Amino acid sequence: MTDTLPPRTAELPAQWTPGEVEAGLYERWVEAGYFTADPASEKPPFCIVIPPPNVTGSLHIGHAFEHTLIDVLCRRRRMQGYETLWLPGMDHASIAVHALVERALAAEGTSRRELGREAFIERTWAWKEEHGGAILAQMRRLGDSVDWTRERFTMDERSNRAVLTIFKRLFDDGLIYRAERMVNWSPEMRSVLSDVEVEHKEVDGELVSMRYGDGENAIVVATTRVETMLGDTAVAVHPGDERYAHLVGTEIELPLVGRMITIIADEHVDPAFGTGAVKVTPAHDPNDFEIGRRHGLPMPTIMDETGRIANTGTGFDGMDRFEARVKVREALAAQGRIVAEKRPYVHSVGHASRGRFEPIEPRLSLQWFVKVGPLAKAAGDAVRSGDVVVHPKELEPRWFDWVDDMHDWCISRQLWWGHRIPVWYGPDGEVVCTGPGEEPPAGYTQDEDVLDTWFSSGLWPFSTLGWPDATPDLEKFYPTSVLVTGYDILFFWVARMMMFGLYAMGERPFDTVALHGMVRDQSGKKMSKTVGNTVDPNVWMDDYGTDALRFALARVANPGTDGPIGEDNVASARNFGTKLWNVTRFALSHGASPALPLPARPTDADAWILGRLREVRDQVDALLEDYQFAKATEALYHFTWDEFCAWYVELAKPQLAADDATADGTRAVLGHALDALLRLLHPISPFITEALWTALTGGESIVVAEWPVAPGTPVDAAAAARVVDLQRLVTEVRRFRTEQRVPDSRRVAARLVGLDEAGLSGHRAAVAALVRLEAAGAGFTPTATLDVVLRGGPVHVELDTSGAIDVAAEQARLGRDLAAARKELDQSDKKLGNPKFVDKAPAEIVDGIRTRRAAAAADIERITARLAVL
RNA sequence: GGGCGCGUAGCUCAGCGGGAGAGCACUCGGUUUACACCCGAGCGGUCGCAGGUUCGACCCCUGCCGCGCCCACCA
Repeated sequence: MTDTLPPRTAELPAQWTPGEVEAGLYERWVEAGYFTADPASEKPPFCIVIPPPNVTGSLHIGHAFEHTLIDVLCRRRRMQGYETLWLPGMDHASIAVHALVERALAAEGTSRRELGREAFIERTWAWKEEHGGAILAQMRRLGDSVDWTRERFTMDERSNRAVLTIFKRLFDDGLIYRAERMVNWSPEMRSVLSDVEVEHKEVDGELVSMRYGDGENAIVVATTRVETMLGDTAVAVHPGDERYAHLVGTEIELPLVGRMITIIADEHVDPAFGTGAVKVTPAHDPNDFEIGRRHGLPMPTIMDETGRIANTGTGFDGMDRFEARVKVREALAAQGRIVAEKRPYVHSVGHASRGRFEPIEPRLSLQWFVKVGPLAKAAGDAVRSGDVVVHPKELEPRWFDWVDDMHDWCISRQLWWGHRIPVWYGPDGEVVCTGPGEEPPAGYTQDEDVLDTWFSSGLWPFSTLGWPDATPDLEKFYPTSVLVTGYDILFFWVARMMMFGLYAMGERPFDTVALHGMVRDQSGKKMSKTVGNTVDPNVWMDDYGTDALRFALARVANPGTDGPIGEDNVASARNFGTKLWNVTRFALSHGASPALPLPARPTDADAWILGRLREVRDQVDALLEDYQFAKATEALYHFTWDEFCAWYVELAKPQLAADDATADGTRAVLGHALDALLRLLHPISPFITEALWTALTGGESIVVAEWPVAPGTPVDAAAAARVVDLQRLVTEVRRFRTEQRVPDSRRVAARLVGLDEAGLSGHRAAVAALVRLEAAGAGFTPTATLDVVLRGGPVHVELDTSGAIDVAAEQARLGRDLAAARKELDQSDKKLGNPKFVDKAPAEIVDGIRTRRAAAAADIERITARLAVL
């Protein structure tokens, strides 16, 4: 029959070499235009905006993880007939980039100040070219099905126009304002940071209690930041605190400085904490600032932008804040004013999360803010109304928690590179905001600060599509379909996009927010550079291939949950790829093809595997629709390995050796099943499936193949049940052989009694092949027997093991079986003996227990008899 | 202090009302014509603890113990 088969289009090498399979494939896909999205297409749109990775060196494992998930979604949708678009982008203006460039400069013995603005910007662009290019190359290597014709950067011209447009609108609507506020200051970056860029960490500090004033007016206050006492303008006590009632309104002298400060009463003070009295430094502590505002206190700033003490008129001026902390304490001690010191004192301190993790300094400063109230409310309502779905749902409270109580967003940064704030100041204090294309009046000077990088990133879902122009892309792809990102970025980025999307477009930026967890190391620990447990995905791609890396990552991706991954996972995924490769080689070498018609009268094995394939397809389909990557991947792994390879292929071997009709049917089933399986696996492991699928089908590319749909034929439950019985029988005989130490290679003469009655008449050859039995010839004398109870009935197996059997091993085996059967009988009896159970439990459950009881009883009888013979 | 979640086989994790599962690790056997990156068989768990609901609980409820993450202005 071989001559009627379609020609094979490719010879598969005997060995799967990921590097060779991947070589040039991605470029071919791009060239074929598979990834290019056409806004004029009639197909339904599916659009994903991708988080802009910082240009911080390389695409780390977290990016590889996220990109894999996004690409799985995109590739599946493309196969389903959607016009898909996923936009790549880069973020070049963040604090992190500045910090890195700054660090590189420091290594060269220079600094941003020495270099000057122009040279610094040039230097940063060079950084972008180098590292941005590297990251994009890695995205290609990962197989990201990106539309490269729309490659986007946050700093390109279109992005600039979008930023100017929205800034102007917000400004004109009164949603952007400039004010002197308490901000998070990074002395290292010499810039303000937004609240979310500050990470609070417990540190071992000190709590110093010191005495202000003398004699009857003395009052003791405690602080973890002694140096700030230089900027104190009051001491506060609780209004109801009788201990201090007589002091409220009086003045005492501030030690070291000599200034007179007032004792005030404020509700904020907790009378139960410490002495119940608090020093107030309005310009260097958020709470103190509020107290200062309530009481109209002076607010002297006593630190410069680099964190050095300044303008106190004391000898501490010029000292670094940490040095001053020690020196001020010593000076106070010399005056006998230190009452108590607690060290270490564990308390929470804010650190710059995107820079060098320096402690941030609360500082009073003039900055630009977005009035977030109406924007944040809309962002919350969008999720409340179900307009935008947060997945998994458990993370919704976090969203509301944040959005419903959001502080105004500080958007100005004292960096040199980024989108410049489009506000100009006139000679007489005029303030003008310019929109795109607008020129400021002559003689005006522009604000020096640049915008927070999340300001432009927040426009991503529509700026990348051409906004503010009404482009076809925008028309077709907005709102985007799903945002895939880590839960850690919810507040940074997702919140900004929601606010801006709803404000600028009047419509949600995406239908679904699918949140994934973080990749952890193989023992479940958080990856961190300082711990040194980070992994480079490139190394794993080198060693195991991209398909293996993607498969391993998808396999641990449970929604909103962190997944541990180690080299073992990737090796296991590589092994899976090898398995897939080899089984396809087997199929091809036996003439399997999906072009062959499925048999009109399939064998039990054929019907079973096609039925299982259909169930697995439905399952995988539903799981991916629900962003359950790990479960979908796991289902495919087990179906492929434990069912298709381990059972179907083994059953197919005797079928291929049978009559022509059976053999051809088997070739068709092998071909159809493998074809569908490869297509189901393609979104997860694109390269290997492409190589195997084109070899199997001769098709153009699996990238544009159809996602498998459920066939109309019903699942043959009876055939499936017979296969399950067959598996049981085979496993039992194998177990017996192993325990009797019959070498796997030796064929054993055997007689199977009851096979026909059990409904397995057609499977005699299959059983013989799978357990290496041969037909009992003349003079057959069984030396061992074995009973296996199947759903279809009992089967008695007689074997000639050519020698005495190992009675001890057989007794041990039967003993274990007997114990299991007795336990089963006991449990069943207990249940059935309970009238309430029989009464209240559903009939099918009770019937099930009855059947199990009967089976157990029969087992006990059989095993006991067998043991007696032994 | 508030929110979310987790404690299941040596390790990492699925399962979440009716017969305890997977991967890796481990033990034993294997040159069967796709595959040793493999095949076959096996060992291994009072499902954190204590109550409750139920005919029935790893699964639902309550409390406790241990752990993680996020948020919050504790000097």
